[in-house]
Amino acid sequence: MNITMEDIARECGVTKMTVSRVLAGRNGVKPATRDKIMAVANRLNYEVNALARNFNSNRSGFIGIATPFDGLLGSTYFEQLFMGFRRALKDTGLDYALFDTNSAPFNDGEKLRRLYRQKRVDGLLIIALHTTDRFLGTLEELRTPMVVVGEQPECPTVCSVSCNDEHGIDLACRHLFSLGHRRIAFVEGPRDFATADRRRAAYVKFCRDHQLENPPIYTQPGDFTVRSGRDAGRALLHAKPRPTAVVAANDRMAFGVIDTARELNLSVPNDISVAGFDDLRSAADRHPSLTTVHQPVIEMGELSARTLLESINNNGIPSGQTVMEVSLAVRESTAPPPSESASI
Amino acid sequence: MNITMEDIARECGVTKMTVSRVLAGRNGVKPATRDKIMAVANRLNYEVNALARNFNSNRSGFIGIATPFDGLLGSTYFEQLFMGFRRALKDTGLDYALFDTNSAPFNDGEKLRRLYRQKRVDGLLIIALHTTDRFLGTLEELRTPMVVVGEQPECPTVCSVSCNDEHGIDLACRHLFSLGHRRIAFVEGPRDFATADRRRAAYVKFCRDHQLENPPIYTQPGDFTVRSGRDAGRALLHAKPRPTAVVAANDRMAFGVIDTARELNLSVPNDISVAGFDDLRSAADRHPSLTTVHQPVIEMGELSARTLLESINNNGIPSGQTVMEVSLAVRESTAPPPSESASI
DNA sequence: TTGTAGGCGTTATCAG
DNA sequence: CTGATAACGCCTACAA
Repeated sequence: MNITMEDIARECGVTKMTVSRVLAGRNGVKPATRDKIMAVANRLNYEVNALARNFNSNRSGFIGIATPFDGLLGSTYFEQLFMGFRRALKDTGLDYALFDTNSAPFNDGEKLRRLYRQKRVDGLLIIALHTTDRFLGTLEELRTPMVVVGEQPECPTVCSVSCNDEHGIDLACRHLFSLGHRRIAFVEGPRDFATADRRRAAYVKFCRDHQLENPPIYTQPGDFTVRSGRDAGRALLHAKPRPTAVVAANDRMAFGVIDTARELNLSVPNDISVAGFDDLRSAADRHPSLTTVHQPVIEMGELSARTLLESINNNGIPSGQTVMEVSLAVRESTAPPPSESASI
Repeated sequence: MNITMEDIARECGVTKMTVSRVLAGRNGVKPATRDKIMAVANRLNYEVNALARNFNSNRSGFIGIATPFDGLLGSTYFEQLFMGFRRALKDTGLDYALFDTNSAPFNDGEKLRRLYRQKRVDGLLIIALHTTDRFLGTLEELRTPMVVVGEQPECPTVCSVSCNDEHGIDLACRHLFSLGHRRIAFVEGPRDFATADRRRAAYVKFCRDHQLENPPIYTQPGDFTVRSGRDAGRALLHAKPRPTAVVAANDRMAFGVIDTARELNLSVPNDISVAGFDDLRSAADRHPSLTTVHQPVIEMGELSARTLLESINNNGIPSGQTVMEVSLAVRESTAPPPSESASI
């Protein structure tokens, strides 16, 4: 039913070995033989059997991408990481296999270990943002070609590419401080994201270093959604004294804060400045455009995939933890505080 | 280096055949033998070689998901479709392989044909929204287990699951009409999306059926981005007479129109009503929340994956074109037109 | 209950 | 330049 090299060989009066040589693009075959084989292969509509080829080469030809499906799959962050992966992996013939780190078998590290040991994938890119992902603790023992993206595992032997969250928040706070803001509030990310933890810690540190004695209400909980940003915004804009600036741990929550300000007829940035983190596409598109911390997400994706690829090609295990630098995109949503606020 | 069944067999003093039986979970093996084999397998940390198993079973264990990476990956639409896929495919042991329909080999249909013929995937879910995707024309000839999602190919033998765009726009227009609106404008989607074409056609038909003689400026081009919605909004809100309602071919453009209204200090919905299409998560979260057409995206995903799965299990080719119904989520962004407008 | 034989489609090795 | 042979790891079919 399926055309094999054997079929072509019979038709051409050679052995399948010669056919293999031709179809694998090696030289050392007489041009006439090669042409004949190619012609027959085309005529019979031959396609290699990837299963047989993989079995033989002991490679699956798939790069596994492990990520929490709920929440990340539809995010700009994921799309951009993937863009980076593609840059690194195009022309390699490798395809992408997707795995959900939220599914049960992942949390005890089983699935991850098996994916590679069963030869289901040739390497793994792990998009891990939760500190609570138990499987991160199990990565160390697996001698598996893999790179953790977006998070820096505690074990230094696990290869990772992440970005400097602390510095990003620091940049945003400094920017507001230098504009004259002293009452700077913060909207936190969810408790179980390491990234969110670091952003909050950086805000706390900034306040301490600059002797900003903010009331506790200036730190509002959030969960990275627009809705939680709106809730936080409502609390902050009714606080006395009202903060003159808000830093949100991500852009979506910053959007929520801006929405709330609008509802209360407060102008952003004239009455209150708002800064975010992530630099989503919509951050530049909105009105007012959002001052926000830009992560080099595409570059992170590219670097991690390239690192993985090299280690696969060398039959080795990647190593090294890279922390990429972030930058501040200053836009319309931040300005000096309203003058009367200085007197409050 | 890698533990095989042979290793376990030697250790247990049986043949690899018996080991195979045990590890494949079949019965007909003496409990004592089974226990011993299991014990040794665990001790040696055995994992099946998926490549060998796949080669033997002639199945890759992957479901291919073909989609344009740029634009769809990272969209709520994609995330929700995937949620549906998972519902249908969980507990099947099948994994997901991702392929970019925007990459060169796709456009002549080559890649798609090969993916299956090379046994790289066991079936294909094709997320196709562009009419210009040339490969859609080639689907017919491939006797391949695949389902097209989100689009209805012209060839009726190609299995597909899509939704009723026309009815959605009709619902939105009727809703506005029944509120008293007569000057209803429209923001189009990109020219090469079949979905966008159908939505525009439905608007045109509605206007004709209800004798709404709108000036050409009431139909504004767009490309499904917030930015294009803003541009369209600017044109519409300066039009004389100004429309009292705007239907956008998707939510993101509706958001853009609302942004523009805000800039011009027009109230939504008091001065102008706005409706969208897609029911993104943020449609319900924003202020004002957006009246929009809800597509059952998760259900579309689930149905398409279930259909594919069945045909794979039966070694058959799926067939049938399903068009799912949409509904209108009425929210805050639509209201009766301002009273003075009736007199203009 | 267990073993033997053979095949799946490709590629590596070595001989001619 | 081409062929013969074997190997990859698992599974099916049949035999004992």
